[in-house]
Amino acid sequence: MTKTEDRVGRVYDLVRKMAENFEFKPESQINEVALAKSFGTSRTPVREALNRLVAEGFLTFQARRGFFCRPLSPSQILSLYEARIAVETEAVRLAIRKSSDSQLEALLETLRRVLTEYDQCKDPGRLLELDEQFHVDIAKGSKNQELVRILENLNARIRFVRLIDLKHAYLNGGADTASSRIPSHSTIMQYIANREESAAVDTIRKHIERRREETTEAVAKAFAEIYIVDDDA
Amino acid sequence: MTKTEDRVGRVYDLVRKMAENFEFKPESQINEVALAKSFGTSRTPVREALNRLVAEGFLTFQARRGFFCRPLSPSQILSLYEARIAVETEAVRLAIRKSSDSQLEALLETLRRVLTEYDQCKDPGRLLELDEQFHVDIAKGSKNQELVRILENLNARIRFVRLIDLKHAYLNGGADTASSRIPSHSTIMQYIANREESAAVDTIRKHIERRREETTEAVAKAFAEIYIVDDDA
DNA sequence: CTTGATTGAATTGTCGACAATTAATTATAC
DNA sequence: GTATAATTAATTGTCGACAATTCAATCAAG
Repeated sequence: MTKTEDRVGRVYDLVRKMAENFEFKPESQINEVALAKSFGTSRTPVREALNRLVAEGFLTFQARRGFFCRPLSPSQILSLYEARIAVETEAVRLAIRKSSDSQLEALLETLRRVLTEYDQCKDPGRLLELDEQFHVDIAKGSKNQELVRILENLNARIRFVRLIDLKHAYLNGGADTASSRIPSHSTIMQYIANREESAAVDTIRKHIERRREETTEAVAKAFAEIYIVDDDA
Repeated sequence: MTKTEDRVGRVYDLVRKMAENFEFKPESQINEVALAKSFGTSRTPVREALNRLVAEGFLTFQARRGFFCRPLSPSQILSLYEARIAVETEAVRLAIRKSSDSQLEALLETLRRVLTEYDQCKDPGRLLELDEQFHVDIAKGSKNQELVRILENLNARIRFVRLIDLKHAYLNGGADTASSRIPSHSTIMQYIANREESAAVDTIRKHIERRREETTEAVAKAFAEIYIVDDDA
């Protein structure tokens, strides 16, 4: 009966996705028994998964009170964007510095492929995935697993807000499509190809900063989305 | 009997300290029952703590195999140093940019106090604490909790190697004391005071890079320390 | 002597139970 | 009617137990 399979892993994936998408409302308490029941497991694997997610910044924990969803605030999201800048600027620098010519060409080829699909993509969800992949691929070029790890965590925690933002942009302006919104992807690639470190760094910085500036508005939209069904507020 | 107190917290602190100090040998498996017994608890709180530590990068986990101590390798430590550079250079930039004059002065006063004790400190352990505090205080100046959080995690994971390194430096060269080893602390402060962003960034980068260069040797020393008692290798 | 199978011991994964605590509800006083 | 106290319900924290699996040791065959 107890099949000693990896329930924690399954539960972790599910809860993480829920936390990413704010299916738990910001600051709200998470009910362990309800979660466990919904997964058809006991509380033990659920709690283990929740502990991991606390350490990853998706949830918070108060002793004897329980687990809570992370808050959603512009300043919090802003911090994540700033951290992305920290990680990605250094990552691109290292990628340029550490890569051989052939490695750099391989990286650029990977980026080109991502960008090809990106440019003709209309689905906001897929668009976001591709954008993340572009940036993570560059980070992998740094040959620094730690930077990649941090970046992936930051991405997951920003994801929800970015997706809402992208959906709105997609609905409002048809002209405001992928390639027009982010012309700097190819610019970044150009600088990488020429090994122009500081230019690449600056471009990435500005690239992310541009997104950061929409944050406050995007967070407001995100709140609207989260509380869309409730009308008794 | 079950006093519903925060055992996980206690256990977490203890296990984390053990993991920091490589009291578990690199790559070795961690025995849950033995740990639990040594703490006088059941396995439940132990496993919850272990899960947190996996997410924080102190341990690894393989399904149906268990928890393992993180590996100790020069390249791993190097990655952590590089990540520190990423975080700290951006942090100091933000600190300068975001702080009012009075906030900047308050930060400098804090740094001065840390440096005062630092300069006359002879204990390697305390010395390391103070150095970390210096850097974390600057990071706090960025008003970005995320950067601080990341930095503190990186620090904890580098700590063991740095401490070994410091102890050796302390034993070998008396002339090679604190202030002579790191003249750039005050330089960094000077640039912060003058709001010279790029100069401050460069100095911090070089400051950390210098440490990074000792890494390979320091890791070798760390290994020697870890396996010092065992003679059956 | 090495290789491979078989058995036995040690370890992990999950569960259900229960005490302790916190939160919610009702009752009571003013 | 509001505020405070007492009671009840819901939730968390930890435990011991047990099945499933992995690991170690023993033994057999080549």
